[in-house]
Amino acid sequence: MPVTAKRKRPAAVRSTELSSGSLRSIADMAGVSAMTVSRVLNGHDNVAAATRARVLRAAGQVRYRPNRLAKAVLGGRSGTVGVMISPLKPFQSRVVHGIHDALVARGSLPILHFHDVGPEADRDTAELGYIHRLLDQRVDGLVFWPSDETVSDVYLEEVWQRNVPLVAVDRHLPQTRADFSGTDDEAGGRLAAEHLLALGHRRLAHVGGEPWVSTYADRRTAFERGVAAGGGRVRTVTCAQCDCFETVRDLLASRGRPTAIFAASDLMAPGIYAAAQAAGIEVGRDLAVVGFADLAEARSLVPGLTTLRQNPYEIGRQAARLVMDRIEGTAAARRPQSVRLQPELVVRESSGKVPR
Amino acid sequence: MPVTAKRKRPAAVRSTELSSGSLRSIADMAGVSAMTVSRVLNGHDNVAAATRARVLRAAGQVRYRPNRLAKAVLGGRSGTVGVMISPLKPFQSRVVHGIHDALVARGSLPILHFHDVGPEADRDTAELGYIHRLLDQRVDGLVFWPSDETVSDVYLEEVWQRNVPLVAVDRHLPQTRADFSGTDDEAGGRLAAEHLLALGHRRLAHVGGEPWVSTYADRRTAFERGVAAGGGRVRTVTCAQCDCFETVRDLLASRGRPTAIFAASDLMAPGIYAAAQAAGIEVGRDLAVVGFADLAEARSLVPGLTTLRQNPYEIGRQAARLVMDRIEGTAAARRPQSVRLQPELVVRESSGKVPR
DNA sequence: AGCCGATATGATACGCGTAACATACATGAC
DNA sequence: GTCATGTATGTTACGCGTATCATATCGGCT
Repeated sequence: MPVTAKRKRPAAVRSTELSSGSLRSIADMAGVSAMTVSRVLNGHDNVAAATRARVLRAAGQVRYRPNRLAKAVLGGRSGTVGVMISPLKPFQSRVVHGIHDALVARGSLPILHFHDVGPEADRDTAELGYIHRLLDQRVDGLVFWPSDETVSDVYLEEVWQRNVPLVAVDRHLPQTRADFSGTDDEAGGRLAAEHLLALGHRRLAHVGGEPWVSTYADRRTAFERGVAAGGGRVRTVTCAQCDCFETVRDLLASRGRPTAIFAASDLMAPGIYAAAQAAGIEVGRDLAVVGFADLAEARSLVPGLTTLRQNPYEIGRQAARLVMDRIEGTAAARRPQSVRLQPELVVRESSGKVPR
Repeated sequence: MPVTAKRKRPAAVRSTELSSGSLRSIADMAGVSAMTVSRVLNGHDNVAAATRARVLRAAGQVRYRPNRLAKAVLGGRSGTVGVMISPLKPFQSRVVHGIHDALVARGSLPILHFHDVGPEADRDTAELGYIHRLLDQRVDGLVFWPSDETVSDVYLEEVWQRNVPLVAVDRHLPQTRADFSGTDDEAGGRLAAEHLLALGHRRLAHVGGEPWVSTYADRRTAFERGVAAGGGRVRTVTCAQCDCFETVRDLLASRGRPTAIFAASDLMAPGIYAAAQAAGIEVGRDLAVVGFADLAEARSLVPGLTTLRQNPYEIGRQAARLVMDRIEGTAAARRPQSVRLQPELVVRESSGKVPR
């Protein structure tokens, strides 16, 4: 029966000596079993010193590297976290940077997936597909920046089913089990209101973003409330991010026009500046403008834009912390956690006293 | 012997019915073997239509999703590509965007790893560690933006040993087996020379970056050659990216000062503008300035900066294409491939005729 | 000498999906 | 009927690292 003798050949034939750097090859080299090698490399203490030394020497010689995939198949962690986010504008980039650093610090790596690859048409289906793709990769967790269209969490069902922890970044997911990391948008709206009221403004306006995006909704609500509480009045208009020239032009042409505008995003500031200029109104003197985010894209505006500074890097870091806490099972509570980072009011020249 | 009957129990106990969504569970459901399920789901044609239907129904019911890790352990592809790059400035972000899109289009996903996480001290060791980390994840390939310190490719040894294809982005790796995707920097240097010569300049200067970075070296060499060929003269100084104010101030204070400066990067332009202003020299009239990259960071300079526009998205896309060609074995040649994208001269107000 | 317990190591099975081979059954040619 | 061919399916083994249990060896105690 020479059959049995053939058992180990194939592997040995394929790679004569370095033999793919598996545990088994080290075991053969050191004259021990694979199990013992595993024990040594994982620092278990029930191995004789002499054996340990032999194994370590062998492992060094073949430059052994563990196979995280194999570990993960056994039910362990894959060492990856899926990050779904929109293509990287500077703000998102810093968030990703924060996510990355916090993940790496805890032994994990981000698998990146943007959520607008294809045409708009089948956005939802596509996004579901991307989540599937990440789950197929057996990511240990997900960090998810909800896109504008992500209203419900029906297509996160599979995520819950598999018990893959998920953290929403920057925007809330409605009625969800997900953790959250982002700016305290309500505090931001409140700060904007207080700032403008303190400058003496009473006729205010808010240029809001898409109302179904939680960030914009929160900023708006808190701002309106804050102004009302301080005895002012707000007129709110909404428009798509960068495209508010006409809306603001109309606003500024109306009777009893506002003396101050709080915009849901810095990205609207250029449009507001342009509309003001077109109407012969000088920003900072005749009209106060406050933005949100302190984006690099708006740094070069003249006059300098008063805004609420966010900390995207920290948002990312906290998101990764939350997801890793869940993955490692060290999460404080079972209930969804929220990290809300305080925005900082940065006063520049765009917000002056009420004109008199 | 009731022992045999116990074989399948443990799995069944843990997850009563949905049973982890493995191939086996579908097999049980459809009353076939796991192999048959595998065949159906991979579209092999040697399965009876009725069986196929049964299997597909069962797979749909448990919402089956394949396990890419298991596939990869068997020696298949893991479906991931490691991307090592420095933290995302706008330029790098667009590169990553391109990489991502091209990878996704071909069924792979990027695992992101930045290369400056820790302190400078043990940069090399750290970077080697990061490569290990990506290899542990069994990435099918690597896309690598060489950092400033990455001079030799000794620590890519393990990459070659494992036959993991590697593409260098933006910068060349010296004496390497890697593919390359980036801008044709020599063409850029040449274009800058031709442009300035055509404007009548003969006393030129080059503000170069670190000479060991291939991009900077290539731009410099080609520029110097181009100027010499056109009968001009170049004085070259080098300095760290954003920090060239003093160097340029000295340059502009020297006898026979240049009438035109070609900078290795747009990021130097602010320093050059400032130095010119400090010396009472007006950029665009008394001094022509040409940058490189057409970075967003330099878009707001006044006067507008003449520069060589790069296409970071396409650089990324091509890098991913190269690595996927290798992974799929469809690479045209065994020898290293290079993609050199042509930069485009964008003329703005910073480069005027030679002053007379 | 006999036995307990600790220590060190090996053997086996697992989980996953799949390649390679084995088997079952049907069909056709003669 | 018999054999060759084909089609549909099952079995086994693989690759990896590890959990679990089994075994071997040794020291100490009575």
